[in-house]
Amino acid sequence: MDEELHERVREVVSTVPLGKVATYGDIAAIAGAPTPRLIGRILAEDGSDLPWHRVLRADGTPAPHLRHRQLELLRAEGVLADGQRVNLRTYRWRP
DNA sequence: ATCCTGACATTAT
DNA sequence: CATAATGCCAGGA
Repeated sequence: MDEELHERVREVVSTVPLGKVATYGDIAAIAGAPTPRLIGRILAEDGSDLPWHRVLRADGTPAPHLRHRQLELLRAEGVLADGQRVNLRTYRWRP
């Protein structure tokens, strides 16, 4: 496996500022991941101490099994979700 | 090695 | 708006 990438991804995710969000695609592009799928995999394995809730899918909706919790965490940071979707035009993080 | 699965993205129906 | 089809990569059975 690729520890280098693993670590870069964690760093990028920890860089996302409070109150803002990023997409898996963004993280993948910045960290240099070959595909966004790996981001989710990495966070699932090791994201407990990272702001993983600030990472959403390209359309602003979180993965089904996390939907409730994630939107709750985001709401606590001031990121308001329109139903199950977050308005990326407003909250998307741009480095 | 093959097949299936998944915290994905894009494009086309 | 909702599905489906592809492309993508790593792990597990």
